Amino acid sequence: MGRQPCCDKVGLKKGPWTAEEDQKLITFILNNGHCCWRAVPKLAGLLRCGKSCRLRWTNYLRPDLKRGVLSDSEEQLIIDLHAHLGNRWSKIASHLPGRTDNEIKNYWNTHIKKKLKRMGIDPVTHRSISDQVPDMNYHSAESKTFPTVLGMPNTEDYLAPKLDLNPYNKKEMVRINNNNDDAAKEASSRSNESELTEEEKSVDSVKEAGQLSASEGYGVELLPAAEAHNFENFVGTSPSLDFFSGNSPLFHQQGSPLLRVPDEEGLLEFSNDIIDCANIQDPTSSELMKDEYTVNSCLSSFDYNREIQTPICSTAAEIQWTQEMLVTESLLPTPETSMQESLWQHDSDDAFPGWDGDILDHDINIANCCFSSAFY
DNA sequence: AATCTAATCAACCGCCTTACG
DNA sequence: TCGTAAGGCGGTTGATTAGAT
Repeated sequence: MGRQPCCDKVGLKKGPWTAEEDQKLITFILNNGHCCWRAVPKLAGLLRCGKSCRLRWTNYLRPDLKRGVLSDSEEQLIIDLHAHLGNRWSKIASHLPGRTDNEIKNYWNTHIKKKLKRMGIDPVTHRSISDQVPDMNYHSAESKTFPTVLGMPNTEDYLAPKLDLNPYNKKEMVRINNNNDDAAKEASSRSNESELTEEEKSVDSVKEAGQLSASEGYGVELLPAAEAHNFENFVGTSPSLDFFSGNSPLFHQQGSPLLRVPDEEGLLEFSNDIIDCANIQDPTSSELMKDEYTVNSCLSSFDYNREIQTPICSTAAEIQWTQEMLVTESLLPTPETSMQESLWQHDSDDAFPGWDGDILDHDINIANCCFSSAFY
C-alpha cells in the first residue's frame, strides 16, 4: 500500500496550465487569498488539486516573481549559499527576492553545476575536484585542501591580520583552559598511541573530538588557547570584517575570569574550571554546564538568545563558549543574523540550532571569522 | 528538410514537518 | 500523546525547444 494521494485525483486535470486556468487562479487568490489550498480549486472553479494550485501560484503566477535570466550576482549568490546550505533550495531562494526554489534548483542543475565542473570544482563539495581526498588535517600548513568558497573573498580575508591559520593545525589543538597543555603537546608529538598515558589519551581524545565534531557539524573547532588569548592583538582589523560585525561589537573583552550570560534572574556566571573541552563536541552536555537546565534554556530559545547581548570574554574557554553561542545563530543582530542564517543551518527548535547538518570546514572558519569580527 | 540529441523548466511525486483536534 | 490533514520541500519526470548532424 502506497501513501494516499494528497487529494482525490479522479477527474482532476494534470499537466501544463492553460491561460484560462491561470487567470482563474490569479483572480481567485487576489480576491480571496488562499486560506486553504485544498479549497482553492473548488472555489476558483479549477479541476486541479490544491497542491498543483499552490505550486502554480508560488512558482509562476505570484505577482512578486522576478522572471528572466538570473544575473551574474544572483548566480554568484546561489553558489555561495549552496556552499553553505547544500540543496536547501527554499532556503537559498529566501535570499533571492523574486526567485523560487524551483527556479533556482533548475538553474543550478542546468547551468551552475556544469559551469563548476568545467572549472574543475565539485558542485557538491565546492572544492577542487583534484583535491577530493578527505583531509582531517585541513588547517595544517601542509594541507592544500583549504576550502574555497566561490564568490566569497578568500576565507583568510575574513581572518584578523594576526590570526595565523597554522595554529588550527590538529597537532596544535590544545585543551582549552587546561593545564595539561604540555602533556598534550608532548603526546601529540608521538605517533604511536600505545606510548600514550591514560591522561594523554584523554587529551588526545579531546582533540579527536574536536576534529570529529568539526567535520560532523556538531561542535566547534577547538580554539588554540594561545591564539584565543591574543584576540586583543586583532584590534584594527581589515574592513572586510565589518561585513559581519556591522561595526556593532556584541562582545567586549574585559578582565573577568568568568563567562557571564544573562539569565532570567540575573547574570549566570561560568567559571573556567567547569568548562571542560572534553565535552565541547556536545555543547549541551551537562558536564559543560554549571546549570544544565538554565543554560539549555538559554540556548534553546531563539528569542531568549537575542537577549544575550554582552557576554564578557577574556579567556580562551570563554571565547570558545561565546563562539559556540554566536554560531548557534541569534546573537548577531540583523543584518548579520540574516547573513548568519545563510551561512548556518537554522532550526530554532533545536536545542542547539545551527549544528543540525553537515558543516564544512569553511563553515567553521567563517564562524571563527564572525566570532572574531564581533570583537571589534 | 528530417532526424536525433541535448538542454530547459514546469509540473508532479512522495516524503517530511507542522498544526491541530 | 497520538492520529490526521495540510503545507512545504527536494528529487525526478516528461513535454517542449534549440541545436547539431
